[in-house]
Amino acid sequence: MSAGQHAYEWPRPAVTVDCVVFGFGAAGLSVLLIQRGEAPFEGSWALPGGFVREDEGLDEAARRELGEETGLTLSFLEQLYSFGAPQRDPRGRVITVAFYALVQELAQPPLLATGDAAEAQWFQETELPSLAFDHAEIVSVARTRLKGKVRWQPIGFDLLPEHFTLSELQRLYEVVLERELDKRNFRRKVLSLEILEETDELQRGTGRPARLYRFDKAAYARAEAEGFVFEL
Amino acid sequence: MSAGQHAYEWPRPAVTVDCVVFGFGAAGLSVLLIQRGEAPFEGSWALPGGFVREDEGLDEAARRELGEETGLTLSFLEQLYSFGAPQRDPRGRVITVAFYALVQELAQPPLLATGDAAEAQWFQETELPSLAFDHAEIVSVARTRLKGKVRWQPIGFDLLPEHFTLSELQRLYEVVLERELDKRNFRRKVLSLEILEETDELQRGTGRPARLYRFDKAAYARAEAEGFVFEL
DNA sequence: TCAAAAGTGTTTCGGGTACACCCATGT
DNA sequence: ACATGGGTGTACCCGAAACACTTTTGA
Repeated sequence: MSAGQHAYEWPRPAVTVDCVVFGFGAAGLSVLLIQRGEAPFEGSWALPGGFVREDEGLDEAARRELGEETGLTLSFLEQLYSFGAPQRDPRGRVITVAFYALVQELAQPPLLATGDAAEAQWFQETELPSLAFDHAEIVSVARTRLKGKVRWQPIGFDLLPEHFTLSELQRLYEVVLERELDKRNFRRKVLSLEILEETDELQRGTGRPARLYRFDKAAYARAEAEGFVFEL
Repeated sequence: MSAGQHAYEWPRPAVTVDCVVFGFGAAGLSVLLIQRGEAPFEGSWALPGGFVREDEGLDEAARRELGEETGLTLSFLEQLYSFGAPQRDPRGRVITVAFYALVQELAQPPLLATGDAAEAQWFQETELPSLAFDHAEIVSVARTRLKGKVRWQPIGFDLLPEHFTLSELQRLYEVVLERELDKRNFRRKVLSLEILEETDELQRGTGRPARLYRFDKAAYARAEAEGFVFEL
């Protein structure tokens, strides 16, 4: 059962939420970190997060803390795993429910709010500093989950701007999956899913302009309801 | 971060672990439930579980509670998801970290130990009673996870006895995946993985005797290390 | 000899993969 | 004109799926 009769006689660990926020840009995949303003690990980089309040659900707490510390708008948030090794926090028993989240524009400069966060900053996944607590492990679990999930659910679009080129989408998948993909096969496969809508806009840069596409959420929802599985 | 400087000023929810234990037998897939001996939900069926102690990890707590309440030997245990809706427990804020587990022999009669459990009993998944708290939802999440995971990891063997026939294995997959499988294709596929060892034993019953096989854990570990993916 | 479950091959089809050249633009 | 990235079609191969009869035992 969930609780005995004398619930209040039991030792009560503190419960926090921590969040691994991924962003994607020219430099590849990035993770948002905040610099701790207080002991322990003062000055160290850590995941944004904080205590769960008495009257809020876990997802709710994750969103609130993230909003307070960074002001970011999330396009995806999912519970990841709970970490509760007895000594993971030097101050005492702290169990954390970890989440991972995706943002569409890594551009938006993160704001600061609570006293806990001295600064917030994006780090490329290949250049992460050493992290407080067991946060390095949490990031690693999140990265693995993202890699596993991106092939079965259309969450890759939550890392791209509203309009994107097929080349951008392909590069995203190459970075997340850590392998190269064939251009022609990738495009054929993606378009055959019929969940992208072609816009009439072009993106200009060096070389031939590229067509911009949009993820058609409604078409995806319809297809999914009919038993369609994403898979890429 | 995981905790602020004034950790002990924060409200502290109680933290429990709850466990969905699956067994497989002639009647199909079953779940182990215990009957609550105390309020709230006294007399109701619920998942085995209990409070996390100050000095133990989450997995450890799940194993301990399960051992205390049922005496079962688990062949597989994995963290499932954490449930923390503010009102999920009428006594106050209780966050539970749910696990799911598999046992090889559904035969072993579960023992009882703690005062919380008045009785323990296997229920077929198709005939579950209504459950205390949000445990019905937890079971549902566990069932979905099992269905999803059994195709990519060789956890099906954790639901079968040490030695089993290919027909038993097939029926297990049919039950878990909720669809029929072709006998010849299934056998070919399973044997082609080269992770089963043929024993020299036969299982007699009505009809032609069936060859018994064993899951070759070492062969699987070797293959996995070389990048082999299970998939069935 | 009958009932019941075990065991066994071949063909077809679709999707995955490999692969090279032309196109549209900016400089 | 050249450099840069965008865009396109075909052939092959392998694994998935469909499908029916023989074998071995107990009753």
